[in-house]
Amino acid sequence: MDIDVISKALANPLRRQILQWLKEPEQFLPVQECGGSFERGVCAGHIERLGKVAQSTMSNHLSVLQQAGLINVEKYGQWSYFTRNEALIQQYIEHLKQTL
Amino acid sequence: MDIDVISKALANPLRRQILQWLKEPEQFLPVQECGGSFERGVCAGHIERLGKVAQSTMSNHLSVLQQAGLINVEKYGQWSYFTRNEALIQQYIEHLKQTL
DNA sequence: TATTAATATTTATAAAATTCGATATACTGG
DNA sequence: CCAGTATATCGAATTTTATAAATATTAATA
Repeated sequence: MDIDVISKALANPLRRQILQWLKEPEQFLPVQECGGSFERGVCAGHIERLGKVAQSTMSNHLSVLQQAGLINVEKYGQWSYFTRNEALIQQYIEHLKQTL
Repeated sequence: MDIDVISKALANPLRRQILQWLKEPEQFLPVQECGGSFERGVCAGHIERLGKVAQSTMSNHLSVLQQAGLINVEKYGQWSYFTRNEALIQQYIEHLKQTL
C-alpha cells in the first residue's frame, strides 16, 4: 500500500467520481448495455461515456487508479472490466484513521 | 469542508508529515525551545527546521494546509502558532468512509 | 528610530499532472 | 485476411504544483 501514490490518485475529482460510479454502477448505467449485470465490473467504454473527457484521458485516469491499487482490471475479449478494490480502500481509510 | 481542496492538500508527503509533527510535537521537538510547552501549538520556525526545505517553501505548505482547514493559526507577537484542526480531520475521514 | 527576528508574499523556474489527438494493439465477426 | 470495435499508449500543449531566492511585513528590542 503506497500511501503517496494512493493520496495522489485520490487528489482528483474525476478519479474520486469514478470510484463512486464503480460502487453503484446500476445507479448510473443501464444494466442491459453491460451484458445484463455488472458482475464482472464496468467496462472502460461505459466509464468513458459517464465522464465528459476524451477516451485517452479516461483511460489514463483508470490507469492511475489501477496503479494505486484502488481498482482492479480483468480483460474478457476486447473489454476491460474494472472493479473497486474494496480491501485496499478500507485499508487506506484505516491507515488515515491511524496516522492522519 | 471542501473535499477537493483537502484531498489536494493531503496529496503531498511533506504536508502529511507536518500534520504528524503537529500531532505529537514533543516527540519531534525539544519542548524547552518552545516556551516550555506546545499549548499554543508549534511555531512556523520549528516546523521549518524539521522539514528540509526553504523557509518560503514551508510557509507555503503551511498556507495550503491552512486554506484546506486542516490546521489553524494563531499569532502571538511575531510568531505564528499552528495546531491541527482535529474536528475537520475527523470529519474528512468520516466523509471518506461514507463516500469513498 | 534603527536593528534584528519571525513569517508572509512575490517572482521566477522547474517538475508534475491533465488533457487530447493520433496512433498502436488486440480481439471479433464476416 | 479485412473491417470494425475496445482499449492502451505516445507525443505535444496546457495547466498546476513545488521550490527557493529575494523582498516585504510585522513585532520586539536596543
